[in-house]
Amino acid sequence: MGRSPCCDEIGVKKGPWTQEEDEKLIDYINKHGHGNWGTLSKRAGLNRCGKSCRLRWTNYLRPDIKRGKFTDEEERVIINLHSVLGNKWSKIAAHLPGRTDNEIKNYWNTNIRKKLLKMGIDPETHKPRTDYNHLMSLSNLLGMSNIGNTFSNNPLGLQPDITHLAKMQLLQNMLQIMNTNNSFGNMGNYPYNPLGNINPSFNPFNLFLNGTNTIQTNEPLGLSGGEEYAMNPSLYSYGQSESSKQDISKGESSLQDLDYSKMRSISCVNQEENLLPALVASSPRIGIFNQIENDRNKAQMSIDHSPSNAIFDDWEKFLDDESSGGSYWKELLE
DNA sequence: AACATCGTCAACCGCCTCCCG
DNA sequence: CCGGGAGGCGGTTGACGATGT
Repeated sequence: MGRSPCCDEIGVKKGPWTQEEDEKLIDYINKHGHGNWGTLSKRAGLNRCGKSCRLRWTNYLRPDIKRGKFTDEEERVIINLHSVLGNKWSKIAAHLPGRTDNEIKNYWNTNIRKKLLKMGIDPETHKPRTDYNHLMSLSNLLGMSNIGNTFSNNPLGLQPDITHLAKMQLLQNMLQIMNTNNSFGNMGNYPYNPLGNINPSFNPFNLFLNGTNTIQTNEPLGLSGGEEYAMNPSLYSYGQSESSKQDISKGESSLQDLDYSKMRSISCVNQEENLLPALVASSPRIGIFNQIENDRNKAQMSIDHSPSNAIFDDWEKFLDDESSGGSYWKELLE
């Protein structure tokens, strides 16, 4: 039994299209429209199955196809729509004029997916990857072992390596942030708001937290929900009015409970409110911590030029540094 | 220069949904 | 209501160029 393939006719051509075939297809559709793809193939003098013709037309030959690299804006829209819709490539493509579902799917799989993985985000769920969860145990480890004393009690009487100490300080700060930044909804865990604008309180370390994501839904939403929110700039601004916030909350969107106004400076506040004992003097900041802080500032300064890449690259750069040979964190985690 | 590996993307496969008789 | 055909969609493959060794 089984279902017979649609293109099992003997002699039906498969594989890459030739220029001649393309011209025949374009010529026929320009004159007659596509109508029934099955009959089109024969009428246009193409020895191809209808599906193949349709695919070739919709994914490549259509005159309104936009070719070339995806822009930062397009990339942000894809990520945000994907967080709402999942792998509904055709729905996502509907919001990106000139882009095909196939192209978006390919771009996701070859670019965005890897970027998110690199950031420790599961690209399927937009939640933190579970294999990072063990990082949380470090919090306890730090508290129990009092690493600062370990250094000062060095039996060899050596001065603790200053870079090492700085890294430990960084780790401690990470953990502080992780322990305190989960009170404002998880958009603080995400580099972009649904519009694709930089979320000012995005902190990658939040990604190690509880893993919930208010954007994530089990069911794909209609345009009245996350999609509308994601696509309509008038519904979003960091300094939005109370009335506009109300408008948003009236919708049935899973995004309705987000209050971005709370997110703006919470990282800084929490870091100051809930400090663990410092492992090294907090001022002046030194070593890698200072470098990362500087990098982050640079990234912030460059937001005007390339908002998405600034944040992505900043975080990626950090992870790259640490994942290349002799990773400090890798050693620590192992 | 030769070979291996990686990245990209067009195209195919097969399942699902919709529509029509 | 049911069955079959066509179109739509998402997952996957494989060719090919780029890059690394």
